[in-house]
Amino acid sequence: MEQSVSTTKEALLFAAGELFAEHGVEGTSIRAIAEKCQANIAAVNYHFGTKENLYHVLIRRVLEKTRCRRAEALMKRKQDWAHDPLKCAEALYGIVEEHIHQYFTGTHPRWYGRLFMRILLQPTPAIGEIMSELVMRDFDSLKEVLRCCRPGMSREESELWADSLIGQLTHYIFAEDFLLMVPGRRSYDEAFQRDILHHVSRVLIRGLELPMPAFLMERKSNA
Amino acid sequence: MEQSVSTTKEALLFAAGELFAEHGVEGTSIRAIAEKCQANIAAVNYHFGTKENLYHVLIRRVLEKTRCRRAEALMKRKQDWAHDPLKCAEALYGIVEEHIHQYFTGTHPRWYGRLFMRILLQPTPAIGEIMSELVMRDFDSLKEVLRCCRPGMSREESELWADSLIGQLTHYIFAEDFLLMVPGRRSYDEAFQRDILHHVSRVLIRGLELPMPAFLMERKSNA
DNA sequence: GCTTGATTCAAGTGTTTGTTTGAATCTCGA
DNA sequence: TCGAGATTCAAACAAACACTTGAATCAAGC
Repeated sequence: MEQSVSTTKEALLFAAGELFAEHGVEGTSIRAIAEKCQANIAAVNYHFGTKENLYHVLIRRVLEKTRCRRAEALMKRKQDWAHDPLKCAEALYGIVEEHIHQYFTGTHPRWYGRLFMRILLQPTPAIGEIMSELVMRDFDSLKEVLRCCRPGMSREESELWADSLIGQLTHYIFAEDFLLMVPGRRSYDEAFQRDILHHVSRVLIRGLELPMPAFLMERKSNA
Repeated sequence: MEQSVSTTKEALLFAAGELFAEHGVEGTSIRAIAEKCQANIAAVNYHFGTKENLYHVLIRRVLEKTRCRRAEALMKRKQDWAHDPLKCAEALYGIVEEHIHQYFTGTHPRWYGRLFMRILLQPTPAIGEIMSELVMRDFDSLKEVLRCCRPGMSREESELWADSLIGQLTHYIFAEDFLLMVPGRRSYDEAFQRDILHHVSRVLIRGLELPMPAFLMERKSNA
């Protein structure tokens, strides 16, 4: 965390991240950013030139820090698990676990996920280049892992499976504010995060017709 | 379509919808809205009072027009299918089909889905009331249908399954711009929409351990 | 203690924002 | 043909916007 370079610069990035995630780039003024971290209004232009450039610096950092490398790591020791359906299922569980870890269980500030959703919703061409460099590689690795889980799977099928995994998880991030205003919905506590992890893993494992690991077996008469 | 009341009013709503969906409310000026439909700038304030009110009128209309009533309809003739696992599977397929129909295959303008995603991402308290009135009822019906598919399912489990269904589908809407800039991704044509429909249905049916309807059986050696 | 470069600050730039205003125009029944 | 209500229009409003400026302040090496 090389913060010693300039503490205001880091403070601006953090404050901007929180505000961009909550209200969007257009909905956030540089005055609001500066006030949030008790900096001068001119500090934004001094450190980043323009508001847009601040945004680009910010999302590059967020995308670098939130890469999901589990799938890539798995592909490097493919021979250890790819032949064994049960280990494939466990590999899937590990990937889902890592994604949930990134955005829910405190590895990163809570607003990282929401900012990531905003980038997905409205990726400018400039952002597109950063994405292709960082995010798409992780996505390709994920598709490779999924192809190992079901030999003979086509490229198009693996994309559908990757979409299923990502879609089920991102849903909780980008619709969080809506879901939490539904009466009776569970809060995003540890128990809920664990239930999401188990549920999504089971959906994928059963969908890919893999054997269910023992620790994911459902206990009967739980209600 | 009582458009004869005021054609400019309708034109403003449509133009605003397209722009809000693309650039967000904060990222859209009333000048841009007026220019898009060749209306005067003051027309927005004449017909809607404020920009925020225009937004509220718009989202109320969008949410009213895009309700997914299939689940509610299914629950009204529950005795016709709920006892038969195969018919449960077909009911699920019908619900997924309706959702895809709403946002992909031309029932509504293309920007409806994207605007819906923006509402989910950032629901103001005022919007929350509209949501609870319209959207949450559909969501409750969906959960009821899912509970029928697996007798003994708890309320919490049915919520997880509903999230899985919604999450997999909304993913294609809110991440559309990103997904389409991934090299080699399929465009959102009819073939892709059908593949999404079949894939998501299969994932849910296998996940809920229901029998697979004949028309969803996968043909081997398709690659 | 002085110099130099980096950083902060208050005040200002011009532009764009949402909104208002009052006159002009349109619509249509009497 | 007239008049009244609905709608449109160009012009203007203050406030907020991103960004700039030049002086003040700071930290550190000599």
